[in-house]
Amino acid sequence: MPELPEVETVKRAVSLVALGGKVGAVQFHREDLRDPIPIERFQSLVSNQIITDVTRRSKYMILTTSAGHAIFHLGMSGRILILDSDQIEQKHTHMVMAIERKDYAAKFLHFIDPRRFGRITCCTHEEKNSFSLFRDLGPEPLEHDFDLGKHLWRKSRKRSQSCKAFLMDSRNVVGVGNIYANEALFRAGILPEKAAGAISLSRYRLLATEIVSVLNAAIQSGGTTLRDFFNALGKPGYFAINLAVYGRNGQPCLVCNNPILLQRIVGRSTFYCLSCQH
DNA sequence: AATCGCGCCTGACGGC
DNA sequence: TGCCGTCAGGCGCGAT
Repeated sequence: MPELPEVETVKRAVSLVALGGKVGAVQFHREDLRDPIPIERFQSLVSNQIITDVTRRSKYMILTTSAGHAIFHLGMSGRILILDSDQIEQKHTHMVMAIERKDYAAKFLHFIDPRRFGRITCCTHEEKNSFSLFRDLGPEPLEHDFDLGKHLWRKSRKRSQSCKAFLMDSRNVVGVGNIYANEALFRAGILPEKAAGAISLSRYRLLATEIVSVLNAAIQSGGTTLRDFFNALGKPGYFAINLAVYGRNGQPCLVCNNPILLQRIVGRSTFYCLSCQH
């Protein structure tokens, strides 16, 4: 499910009900997802605390309390639903967090993840800056206070790997997963297999612009719907209809009508147009 | 140091 | 109908 736009969409929905609320009971129905869940620590840093902030870093959603941070990652198949009941209605619900508010009845944040590639963890305020999950992350593409194109260009010098692999490496820039890497490279007219180190500054500037615009467009339309994405209130997003290349192999390029091609690059399906991308 | 392949899981889908 | 192979939006580890 989730790339940055989907996590951002979930974060905004969670923020509406969680910000200023108080965490009540947190029930875990598994002790591990991708990694063991530090349940006792989670209970002490998060349960019975007021939620002072709901943020996103890379593809992690973070609930902040005065004691620390609850950290969620949705992996490939994770979802967060905000429901009126703590009753489990999904086969793979691994955690239910009560959120109590003064102004209306409690809501329940359900964490669901069939493949269990996601994570639930936590850390204190002191730990956050050096926390292993965050330590090596690159910049946020949607923060406007730096030159993303120049950053990518500088980081990619002497790199032989494909520009698509480079783009999807969160140490270089966060939040660009397989769908939006394909889309951004198409919009920028760059061949995904081209070596990252062989691309000019001006083309990286264009690529940066397209990354930002495709991510913003996706957020705008509430996240991509593929098989199973629903935002936190259970409404489907509608962005998938706007994808220009992802999943369109064999179909005509929307710009030039030549067929969209499919190739594997570093193990991921890569869709591109040979006449539009160089 | 940089790069790549693989494995972690379940579920959906298509071919036979 | 069911069985089997393949594929899936992410990421971290180990081998080279």
